Amino acid sequence: MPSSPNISFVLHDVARLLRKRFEQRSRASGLTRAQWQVLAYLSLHEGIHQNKLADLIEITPITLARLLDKMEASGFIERRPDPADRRAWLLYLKPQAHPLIEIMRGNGRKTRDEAFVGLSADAQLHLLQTLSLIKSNLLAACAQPAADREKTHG
Amino acid sequence: MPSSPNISFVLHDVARLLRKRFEQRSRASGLTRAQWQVLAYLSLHEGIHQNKLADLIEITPITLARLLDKMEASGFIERRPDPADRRAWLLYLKPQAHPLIEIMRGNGRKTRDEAFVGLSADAQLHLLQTLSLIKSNLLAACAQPAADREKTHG
DNA sequence: TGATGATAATAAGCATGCTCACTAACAGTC
DNA sequence: GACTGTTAGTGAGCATGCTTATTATCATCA
Repeated sequence: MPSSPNISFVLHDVARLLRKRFEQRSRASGLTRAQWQVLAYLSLHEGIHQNKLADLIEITPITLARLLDKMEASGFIERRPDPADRRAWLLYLKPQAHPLIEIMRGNGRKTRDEAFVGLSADAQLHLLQTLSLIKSNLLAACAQPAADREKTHG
Repeated sequence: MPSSPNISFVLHDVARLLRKRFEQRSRASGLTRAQWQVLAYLSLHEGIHQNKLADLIEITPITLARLLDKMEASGFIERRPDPADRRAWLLYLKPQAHPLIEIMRGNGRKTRDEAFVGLSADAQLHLLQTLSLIKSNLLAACAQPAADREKTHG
C-alpha cells in the first residue's frame, strides 16, 4: 500500500481472495460463499424469521432477502408463512440442501488449509481472537453517529 | 459461525465493517473506499497504465476501468493517451485530488484507530504480517487450477 | 506485406453489499 | 373501531468485484 502496506487494505484483499478461491472451488455446487453462509447459519436455526437470520449474519434484511430469493429458486430453502404473523416467513432447509452442507464445509476447510499454510494452530486461534476483537470494535463504532468532522483539526 | 466461529467468515465481516465505517466517515468527500485505494496507489505511480495499476491493486482491469470512469467524471483523475501505444492510457491525478489525499488518509487512520482499540502496536504489526502471509498463500492458490474434486474422499 | 498471436481497454452480465423509500401487518391506545 | 407507531419484508438504485467475450492495436515472423 501507499507508504507502509495498510492493514485495512490487506485485510480487504485477503477477504476478497478467500471468497474468490472458495468460489473457484465451489462453482459446481451452485452455491456461492454468501449463500453457503446463509445455509450454514440456517442449518442451526431452522424455523427462524428473515429478520433474525439477518441479525445473526450481520447483513441487512434486504441483502438476505435477495439471497433467499435465489436459494428458494434453486430449491435449497423454503419460506413458509408464519401462522402467527402474516407479514413474516419462517425459513427451512429443503432436503436437497443437507448433502451440500458437508461438501461446502469441506470446501471451506480446504480453502482455509491453503490460506493458512505456515500458520500454527495457535497462530490461527490467535488470529481468530484478534479478528473477533476488531469486529466487535467495529460493530460498536458503526452504531455511533461517526460523522467525518470529529476533531478534524486534532 | 456455525459450530465454532469460522475465521473466514469473521475476516469477511471485518472487511465489510471496515469498508462500511470508512464510507460512513467519507461520505462528504465523494470518494468511496475503493476509489480512495486507487487514488492512494496512483499518487505513487503517476503516468502508469491501467493494466499495471490493476496489477498493483490486485483487481481485474475491468474493475479498475469502471472505477476510473467514475473518478474521471468526478474530476479526480485524468486519462492521457499514450503517445507510444494507441491502445493505452496514462493515468494522472488532477490537481483537486491532492488535498483529498491527506483527508482520506486521516479518515483511514481514524477508522483503524476505532477498529484496533485494545490492540498494541506490536499486535497490529503481528496482525499485518499474518495477513500478508495469508494473502500471498491465497494469491498462489488462486493461480492454481484448484478444481473442486481434489481428493474429495480424503 | 500479410497472417498469427499477444496485449490494452472495454462491454455484458452476474453476485453481494449498502441506503432510502415503501407496503402490509401488528400492537397499543384513546 | 380509528390513530399512531413499530416491525417484516421488499423495491429501486448504487458501488465493487468477478468471468467471459470483443475490439483495437501492437509485435513477430514468414
